[in-house]
Amino acid sequence: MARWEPDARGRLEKAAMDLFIERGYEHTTVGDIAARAALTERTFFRYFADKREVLFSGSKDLERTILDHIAAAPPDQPGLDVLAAAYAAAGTWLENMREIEYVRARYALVAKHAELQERELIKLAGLAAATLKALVARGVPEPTAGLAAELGLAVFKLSFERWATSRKPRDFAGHVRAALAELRTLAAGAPGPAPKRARRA
Amino acid sequence: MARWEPDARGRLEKAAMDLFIERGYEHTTVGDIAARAALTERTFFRYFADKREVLFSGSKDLERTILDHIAAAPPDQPGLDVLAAAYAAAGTWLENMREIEYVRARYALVAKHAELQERELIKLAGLAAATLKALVARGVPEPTAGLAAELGLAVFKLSFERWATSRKPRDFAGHVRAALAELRTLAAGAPGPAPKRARRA
DNA sequence: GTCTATAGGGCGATAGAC
DNA sequence: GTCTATCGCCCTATAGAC
Repeated sequence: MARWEPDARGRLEKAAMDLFIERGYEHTTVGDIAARAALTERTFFRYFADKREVLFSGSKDLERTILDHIAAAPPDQPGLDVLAAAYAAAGTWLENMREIEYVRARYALVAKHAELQERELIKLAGLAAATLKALVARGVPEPTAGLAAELGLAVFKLSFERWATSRKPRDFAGHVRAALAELRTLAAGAPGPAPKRARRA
Repeated sequence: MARWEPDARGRLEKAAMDLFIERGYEHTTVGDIAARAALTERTFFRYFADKREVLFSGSKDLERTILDHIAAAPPDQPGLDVLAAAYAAAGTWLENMREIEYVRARYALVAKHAELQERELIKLAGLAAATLKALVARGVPEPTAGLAAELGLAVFKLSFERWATSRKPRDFAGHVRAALAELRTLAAGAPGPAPKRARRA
């Protein structure tokens, strides 16, 4: 018999989500979380740098999925298409998660708390930075790669938002394709205001 | 003679920057800042919601500048061009600041501390949200406006970074134009890897 | 203005597993 | 013995409540 129950990290994550849903993020203390996981506050901070971080362990896997797909893409595929394919794969990963309801609940939580949005945004910025490096590794020249990574981020954010807020989250890849198509239209010198045409070129 | 020295807010901001530079962000307490400004800790929190916020009062003005220019743009100008012009105006505002060195020091500070980057990112996200609304007010249809705002954000971020890290920050507008041109090239089905051509279409 | 809860860090003690 | 995960108790600064 083990001295400790296994998977302290997982228990902390589950306890945290449950409590955040039950009483709200700001009315849950780290001590509460630790207690429900039958651990101490100090142990919580051995696993997570701060209270927010307990909600973001999934972002590592998501990033890995995306980066692996970028690295494995056909060498002559255009940059934005590589990213779109990688995001589609990430979408499959999301849709295959055991508890899709967890994803929705987490999305709602983050949407409601500015401090959690901040954390989400810096994770996404980290993803963009890693994407930049992956593109450079493929031979995309530096200045272009930086912009491509940012454009990819815009497509991903928009796709994720539309996917997560639709009544039944599905077809992430479809959202990615649509966003990319819109991007191309816009960049091609799209109309300013109404369905009116832009003048000259 | 006034009962209090004037411009408590400005004094707090100056004291904060000075101390952050002198001893670093994390080795400066809110109490330190307040003391140097000859105020109390409590007063600091009346002006700033938290310690980070003392570095971000400029972002309000920047946002105003950009939004005003979007609203004043010619009604038939394409969306991305409207944004580029607005960013160029914001660049002028930046370059006209009395202490350009302040901008650089602040940039370095934010770059070094993740918690400050988080705040910066959420301010930029707020700018994107406001940009979206401004575009909708011009008659740009909803789904397009959301993407346009995100693309604009990518252009702005990249331009600001290049501008702030160049040896002498100048010609913000030039960086904006360059970034937008790269965006159009990329979106037009730019090459994936090397200077090789993309195949078909 | 004062008072207090909570976040979060430092360091050492403990008690298995090996 | 070493290594590692957990706990205990100390502390300070933030930030919000009263």
